[in-house]
Amino acid sequence: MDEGSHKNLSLFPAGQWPPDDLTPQQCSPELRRHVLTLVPYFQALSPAELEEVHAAFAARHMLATDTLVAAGDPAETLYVIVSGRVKLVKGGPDGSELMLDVLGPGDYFGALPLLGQAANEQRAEAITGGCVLVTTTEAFGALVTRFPSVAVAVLEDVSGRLRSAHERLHEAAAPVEARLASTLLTLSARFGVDSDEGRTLGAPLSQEDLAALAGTTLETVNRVLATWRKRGWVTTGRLKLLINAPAELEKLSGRRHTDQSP
Amino acid sequence: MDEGSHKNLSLFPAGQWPPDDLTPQQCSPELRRHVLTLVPYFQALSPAELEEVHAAFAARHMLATDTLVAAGDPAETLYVIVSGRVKLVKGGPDGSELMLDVLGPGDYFGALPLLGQAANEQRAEAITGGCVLVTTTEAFGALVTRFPSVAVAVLEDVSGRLRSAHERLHEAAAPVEARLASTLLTLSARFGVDSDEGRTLGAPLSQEDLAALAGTTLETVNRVLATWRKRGWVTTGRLKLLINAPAELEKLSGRRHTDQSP
DNA sequence: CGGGGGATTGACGTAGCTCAACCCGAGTGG
DNA sequence: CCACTCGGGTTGAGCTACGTCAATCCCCCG
Repeated sequence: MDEGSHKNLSLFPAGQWPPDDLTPQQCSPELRRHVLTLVPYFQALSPAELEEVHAAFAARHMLATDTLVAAGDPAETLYVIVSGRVKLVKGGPDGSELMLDVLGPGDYFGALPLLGQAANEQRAEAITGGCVLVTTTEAFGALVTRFPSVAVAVLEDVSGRLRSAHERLHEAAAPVEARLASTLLTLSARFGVDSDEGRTLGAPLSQEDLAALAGTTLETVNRVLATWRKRGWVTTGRLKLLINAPAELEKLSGRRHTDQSP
Repeated sequence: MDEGSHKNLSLFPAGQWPPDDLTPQQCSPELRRHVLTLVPYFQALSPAELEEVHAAFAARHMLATDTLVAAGDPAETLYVIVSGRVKLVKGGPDGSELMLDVLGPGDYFGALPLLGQAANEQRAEAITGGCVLVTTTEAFGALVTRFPSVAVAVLEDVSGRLRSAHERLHEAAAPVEARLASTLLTLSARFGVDSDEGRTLGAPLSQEDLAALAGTTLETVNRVLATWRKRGWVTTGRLKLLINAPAELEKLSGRRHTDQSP
């Protein structure tokens, strides 16, 4: 699963983030700087250095469903999200699509310049409108060699993603219910906001999206959600989902579903 | 799957490597140096610098089934394999075990010092006897900051592993036959040697091991192997397996098993 | 020669994928 | 303002790939 994927990035305790549903065009210089401050890559830099970093980035707006990076694109750019949600999708030759991750403000994606990969093999698509910062491989490469702390931060990040991938790999063997529970919990932990009725996922995902994330089919997702709904654990709506009983999902995500006592 | 996992590490085209079945104790200083030369991390260093690196490592012998790193061990050491095979296993709380990788000469494992993880969450166990080089987190950290090229190499490596993990993640949805085929092909590509009867896997793995690698059960592995054996695609034996028809497995690994013509 | 890890096979049950309707609410264009 | 449409959600029925349980056999090693 995704847990801890970029735990270091989840410096955005949901609520405390500016109007997330801000108009796509909202991307003031101040906000841009603020976001860069919070990106772990640049955490250790001085204000002056940060300014240098800031200069290397250009802002770009996006609308929901925009494809920011197409599979196979040359790996020339690095994106940092200022606002909005982006999904990373990996498509197989057989047409099957697996969603690797959902990203939010402060997360970055695109070819990591140092990673030596010539082309992106994942697709990045906007889930909501928003704003991203863009820079080129060369510019970012320059930053990295200039500031060693950045290199270390990048490494830590990638290794974190690796661990989370291993985690998910292991979890792939678990029953669907467990995987879906994990998926929901992870999403809500990273992006969700608490309301009086429950905790949201913090991203407008369809059940099909959830299926792609959990590695199953939308029908199965629906059925599972249906039973959970009946039990009052979740509330579902169009592109919306509320978690009412996190504890129950937690139980499911970890150990096999036993229903009755042992 | 594993493909390309450490493609950069597969600088050991199977045969050209010294007696792989050398006595565990074989770990001459020359061999140790040679191995370090080939480890991508240190590829860009001058002979003098390499000597420095060499000094930082200590040699250690291992026997089959030795546990080199136990899950939960503090992440204090980095290992580089000189000879022999090592498996990386990730165990779940529920007892299930997933094999993440099989490693050979030139591969390294253990806590990557820079990765900021406090403890190893994977177990490393020797599959065969052999020899490894060991160093501490601090010593390796020093090397890294001293030689930037090492940092970059580490990053490239980790990112390669990440990509391969994503690949496997995606493949997890494929039918068992495909996964097993991939597993065998990957192993044989990395370690296998060609004989007149076929290509070996290059590591003495039980069908249970293969199951852990492919994410299935040993019974299923056996059944699949049985049908392949009947078709003459593979030859199986105790802790041994020969691939006779790589092309057929290749087909299976990619696209759905159709049996009859379309 | 006995013991045990590994390999093999059969029987059986089921989670979850596939195919196939059908419903509903939100845009949208006339 | 209404009809149309389409993405998203919901449900049912059937089928099968695989996991599980359970024997049995075989070879290697002490």
